Amino acid sequence: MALLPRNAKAGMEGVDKEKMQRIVYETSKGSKYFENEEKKEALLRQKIENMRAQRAKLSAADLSHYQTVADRRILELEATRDLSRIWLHADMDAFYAAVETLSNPSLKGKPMAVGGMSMISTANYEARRFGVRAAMPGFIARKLCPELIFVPTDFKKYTHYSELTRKVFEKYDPNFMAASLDEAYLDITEVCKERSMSGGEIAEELRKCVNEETGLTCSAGVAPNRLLAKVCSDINKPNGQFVLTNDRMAVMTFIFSLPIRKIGGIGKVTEHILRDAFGISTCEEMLQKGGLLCALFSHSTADFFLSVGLGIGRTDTPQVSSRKSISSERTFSATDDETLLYQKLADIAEMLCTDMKKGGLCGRTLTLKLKTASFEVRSRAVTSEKYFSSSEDILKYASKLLKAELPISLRPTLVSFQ
DNA sequence: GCGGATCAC
DNA sequence: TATGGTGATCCGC
Ligand SMILES: Nc1ccn([C@H]2C[C@H](O)[C@@H](COP(=O)(O)OP(=O)(O)OP(=O)(O)O)O2)c(=O)n1
Ligand SMILES: [Mg+2]
Repeated sequence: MALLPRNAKAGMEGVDKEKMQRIVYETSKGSKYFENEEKKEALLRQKIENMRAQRAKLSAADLSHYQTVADRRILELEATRDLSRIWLHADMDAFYAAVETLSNPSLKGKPMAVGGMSMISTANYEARRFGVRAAMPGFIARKLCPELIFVPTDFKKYTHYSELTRKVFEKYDPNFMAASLDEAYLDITEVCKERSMSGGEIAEELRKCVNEETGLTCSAGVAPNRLLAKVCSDINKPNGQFVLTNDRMAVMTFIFSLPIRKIGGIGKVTEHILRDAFGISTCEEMLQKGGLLCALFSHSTADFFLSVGLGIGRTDTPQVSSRKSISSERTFSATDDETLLYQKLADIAEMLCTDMKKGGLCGRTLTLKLKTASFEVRSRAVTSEKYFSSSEDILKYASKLLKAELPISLRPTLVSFQ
């Protein structure tokens, strides 16, 4: 029993990954979307070339100087290491898909995705075996998995179940930080102490409780800080957990072999840059090449990279801050009909205004976001003296911005606010 | 303050 | 036929 693969991401034996890749490629190739992606990739390669050139320009004296800077910074960061707190990151498994399966149990065991032919939000683990992923267009997913079942998104349902999970989280940390509908960070230091339980024991109990209250499963990571807890929750997904003890050696051993892409905040582009311009693929290499990072990146970025190499992350509980912007955007099929464009703009302005009313919000910087027929994204902003919120005012400013861009063939528009 | 990019979910 | 929506942050002007 215990020998069955628990991790569907790892449990991919007997799956032809190359064939999957080929299907995705063949289906995308030649599309406007794909052409834009290729253009972005070319730009990225150029950016990497520039960084390599800058790197090559560093003199021996520069290198030794920045090595000193990095060494000093590493010591300073090390001095801030806090191993006194226990953080838990909880992450629901295939969240939207799991909720949909609860309301329709006949979906159980069948490959299923939430979304439509244009885009899917997530897929259950059965579908993931076929290579179906979040943020993949449905028509490609169907080529990977012809029997894939599509279920439309229903945010109300997900919000409801999210609230149920949060009632459980609250019991373990009244100040827990919700990271999204399906993720939360909990400082379980106090509850561990009060109940004389280990982080792992609390995680087992919390996951059981979430399951009893919702019928859903989740995974958990327990670690001395949030950055590490997040990495840990992914390790034994789905329906599993992983504990990293509050011990410096344990942290260093864990982080050193870790691919940098596993770290929150390091995405596809950063991974590519660090690998191709600096030969950095693991967190240990972040430290080893600290001098280069200090020479070529800003203070704050270099600091972030170095703390990743040390496995240092936030352990405080920040104040819940109010939102900084609100936005509404829609994608529609490309058109150069100006009347139609203004009509769409008016609709979006109306939606934005409705949302702002709900929150009693006003803004003074309005940003119009445009996506051209070739998937290029542009934004144009204005800031007014006064704060405003009426759909008329929003439309007035947005129309002015749109007018300056005409004539243009647009897929979509957005309006956002600060 | 603006515009482009990146990232997460 | 068809490649999302929302919010945040950073960099280099
Ligand atoms: N690009 C994305 C990624 C995710 N989501 C939504 C659907 C997911 O169900 C939910 C949670 O995201 P996760 O990354 O946690 O993914 P899942 O919970 O679906 O799967 P798992 O956490 O088991 O990997 O957010 C989305 O709309 N668009
Ligand atoms: Mg999840």
